[in-house]
Amino acid sequence: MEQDHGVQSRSHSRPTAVSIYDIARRANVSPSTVSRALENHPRIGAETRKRIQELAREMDYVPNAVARSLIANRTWTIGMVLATIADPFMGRVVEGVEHVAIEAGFNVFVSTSQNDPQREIAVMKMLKQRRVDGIIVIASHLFDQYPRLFYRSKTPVIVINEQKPPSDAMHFVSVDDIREAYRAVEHLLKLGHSRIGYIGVTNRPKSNQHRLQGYREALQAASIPIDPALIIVPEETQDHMRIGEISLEPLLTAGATAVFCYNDAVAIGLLSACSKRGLAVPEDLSIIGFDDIDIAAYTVPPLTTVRQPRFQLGQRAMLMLLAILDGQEPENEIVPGELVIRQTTARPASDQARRQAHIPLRPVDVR
Amino acid sequence: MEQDHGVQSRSHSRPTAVSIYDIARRANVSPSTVSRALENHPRIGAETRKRIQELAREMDYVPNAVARSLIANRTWTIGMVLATIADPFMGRVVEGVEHVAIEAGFNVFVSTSQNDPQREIAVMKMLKQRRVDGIIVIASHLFDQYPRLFYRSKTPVIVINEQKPPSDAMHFVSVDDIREAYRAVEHLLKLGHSRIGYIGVTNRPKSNQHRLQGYREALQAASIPIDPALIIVPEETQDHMRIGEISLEPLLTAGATAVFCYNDAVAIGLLSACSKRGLAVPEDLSIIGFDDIDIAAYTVPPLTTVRQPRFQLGQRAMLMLLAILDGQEPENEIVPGELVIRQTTARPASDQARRQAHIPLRPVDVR
DNA sequence: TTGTATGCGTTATCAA
DNA sequence: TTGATAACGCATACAA
Repeated sequence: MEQDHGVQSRSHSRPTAVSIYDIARRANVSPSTVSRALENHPRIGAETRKRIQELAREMDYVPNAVARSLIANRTWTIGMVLATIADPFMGRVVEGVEHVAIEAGFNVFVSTSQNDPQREIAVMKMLKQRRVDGIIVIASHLFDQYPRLFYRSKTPVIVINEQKPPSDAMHFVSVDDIREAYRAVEHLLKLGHSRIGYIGVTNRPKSNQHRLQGYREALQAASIPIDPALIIVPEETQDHMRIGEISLEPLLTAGATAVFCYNDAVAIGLLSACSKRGLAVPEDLSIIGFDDIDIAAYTVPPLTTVRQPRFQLGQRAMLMLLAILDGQEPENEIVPGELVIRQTTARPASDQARRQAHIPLRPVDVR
Repeated sequence: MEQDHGVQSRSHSRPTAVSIYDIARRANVSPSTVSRALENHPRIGAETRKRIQELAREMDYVPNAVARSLIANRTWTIGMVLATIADPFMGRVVEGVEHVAIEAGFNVFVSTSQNDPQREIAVMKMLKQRRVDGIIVIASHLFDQYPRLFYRSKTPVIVINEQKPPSDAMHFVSVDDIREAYRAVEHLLKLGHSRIGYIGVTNRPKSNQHRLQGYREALQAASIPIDPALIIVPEETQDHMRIGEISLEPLLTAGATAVFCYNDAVAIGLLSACSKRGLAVPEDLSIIGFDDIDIAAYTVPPLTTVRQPRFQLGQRAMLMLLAILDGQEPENEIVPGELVIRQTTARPASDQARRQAHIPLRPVDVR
């Protein structure tokens, strides 16, 4: 039977690759023999196996994963859905996923929603059509609707950095935003700050809520009242660095001596604004970020922040997915963050003056 | 015919989704009728079409792209191969590719080589098995071997930021590294610098060579001899920011008053080192980067750099690929960069002193 | 040990 | 307008 298929899509038909039929014809054996020879099936003659394997190499045979997927009802493919990938936090998470995936013979579709729900729906639809074996989601906007979207397909979904998935059928691996935020603010409290600001973002509603909550709980534990003037969540832009930049003035007006930023990008914007205004960090203002992106160690001055194990988050998510595909029922995971103290945080100036005058610090109760 | 397939892979078999057979049975029509109804084929009754489309929605039918790919000999899938994706430059390029891809109904496999040739080979092999319709490559290490690897498969390959692909069969879209580097150094020359350093990297050999060449040409055009002591390419680390950091001392020793950095990451590392050493930028040292990553506008001080249109590079690459798949023969593209002058470059200190003393500047011929 | 037949889900061709 | 059939490339149950 010649390969002269009549299929001719409207554009040019792509060249057909070598198949086991081609090899079978050249070797004067049946296709099934070739199939067995190539995958080291036990029921095959040692000589024929060797002969066919060499022939396959000569003919530059590459097995067709599409055909295999059709039979196996699996694609060895997963989809990642993210808001953006230009974010340095995301990139590293993707690498973690991809690293484990390749080892296991999986490839990863990476798709961004660009914060556009319509686009995310389109992406999800495509992934379903492609029959991906699983999906990993970060920072989704219509994530609450996933149970409905996946009600029938039963495609496993792993969510990164969401602590309350909308359905038991969804698994997660996450940093505990509330707890880590608490620790960040606690660090500022221990340094003696009491006028502590928070800069948040609107395009990551869930984690922003959690980090804000951690901020609140830490202040409450220290018996410091929450001052709404110290909580800035600008709505006019999505750009995190810009958000940090424009938040400086209102924070100064509110009398902040330290600021907990939603993430490092916000902190970098704030740092930049301080420099332009002639404010010294940490002398005039202490700043703490979140994520510990690579650049955080190289800002001026180097940024104090809460490290998220980004690569590991991706790794764990993919491992969890593999476990599910293997029929196991993995536990959800909370991976610990780490406070990385660099040089953007210090005792407040008033406090430093007091110390130099040998006035004892009023103890702050941080529980 | 029941869906009771005997296929049972060693792990649990995944649930089988609704097929056109299932719909056909429920609608008492043939599968081909269903197929036609769902894709709005002309030869179909208006009522049956509507009836079947509604039924399909009810039954939550999702067309199987795997089966389609098998028959069409196309996958509507492309592969991207990059050294890393955590690099903020890469992330934006990927977004550009992915943006165009989704619009055209394509999905994108993103794979990283992590600078490991073995891994890159494994990745390429997987992409070939999956029958991707095309491949986009950035910063590959075994890229010179692509013609051999793709000799038979004829899979189109688009290369980003390589100006001399090893084969006519490969297309490229690129920034002109030599020219843009020339302009960066020219900017420093015009400011009056003559002791200009270069900091390069080893894990991007090609573009590093080109940017270095642009540096050399600019100096030569200004009749300034090349001083090897001013060219630093550290080999002990792959980390670009760290490279910038450790290059400061040798450059000062060599008497540099300005530095052209391989990219913004290197510049950020250098900026950090200057700050730690108490050097003022740009007063004591002028610094210029390459890429214009998002953070460049928020460094302290904001970084002068050469912008690469990152998103556009990705867009153009994917559009070029679509053109090829459509049977066209697109031209290779050189996209222009843009000098973005911020605040890390200024006249050299000695020159500033001279100006304050009203001593006229010796004109520098930068052609 | 090897060959034959069948099915995976879809589309295209040809017949009714 | 609709139905039957073949084909895409591979893997497997069964027959030889």
